[in-house]
Amino acid sequence: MGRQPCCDKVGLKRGPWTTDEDCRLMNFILENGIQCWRTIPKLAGLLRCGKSCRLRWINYLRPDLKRGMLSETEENQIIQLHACLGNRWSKIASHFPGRTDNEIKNHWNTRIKKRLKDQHIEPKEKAELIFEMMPESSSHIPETKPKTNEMNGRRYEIDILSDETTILLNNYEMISENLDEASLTNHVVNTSASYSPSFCVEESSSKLSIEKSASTLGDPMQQWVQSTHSMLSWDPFNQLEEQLFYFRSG
DNA sequence: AATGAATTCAACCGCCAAGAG
DNA sequence: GCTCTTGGCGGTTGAATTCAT
Repeated sequence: MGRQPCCDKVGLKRGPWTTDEDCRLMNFILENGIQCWRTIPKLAGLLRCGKSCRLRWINYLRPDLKRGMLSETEENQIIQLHACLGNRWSKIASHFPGRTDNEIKNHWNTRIKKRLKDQHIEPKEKAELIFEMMPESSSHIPETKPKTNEMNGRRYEIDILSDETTILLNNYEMISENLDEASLTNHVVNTSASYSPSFCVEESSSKLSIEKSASTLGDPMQQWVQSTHSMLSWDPFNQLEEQLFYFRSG
């Protein structure tokens, strides 16, 4: 027999999340980490299904999320990546640390698509224009020697990589030099030690206060832990897969 | 100020692959 | 090898917000 169902959806709350629910979920994850989404709502005292909690965490509560509008550079990169990858939003989002697939998908559907339509340009045409204007960031199969990046003694070839990802890799290298493997693993597995004091509930206003988290940003380890989510989603094999995808579709 | 249209985006739905039993 | 759960993904919806009249 398999496992128990994720949720029966009876008596579960739906719709927008309240501040209190956000706090409960965030507190629980920061203190206990994520083992099983199905059990999280019950243990955190939430009347939500695991899927809903997962979505809320990934798209809204994750500490490493980047807020605000996407820059023009990011928008151009999205157009380029979309030309290569199609609607594989999670793959596209993996190139933008702190951005979610949902956010990029929404941005594409509501703004980029409309903007290109207004200009009577097909997305692929626009991507080609960007390729021509910015050959360095091109997603084409490189004819010359590609850019490379080294991590832990291994050298990866990179032809699509945002500047932020490069910075992230450099930070990782820098911090790796100063930490032994065991302590690093502990920080990756259990982020609660780093985060539990980073926010609290103001009982009077029921507002989430994240002021303290800003004060922790000076700590290199804190910074690194914040970026770990994005870092771990980076996969050198993605590059190969994407190149093959483009090669096949082109 | 009131109203309707357009836009945004958080959240849900349903499907799928992987893995547990 | 089959059934079922889980996590993850892309498509879609609809409430909230903004804009135009």
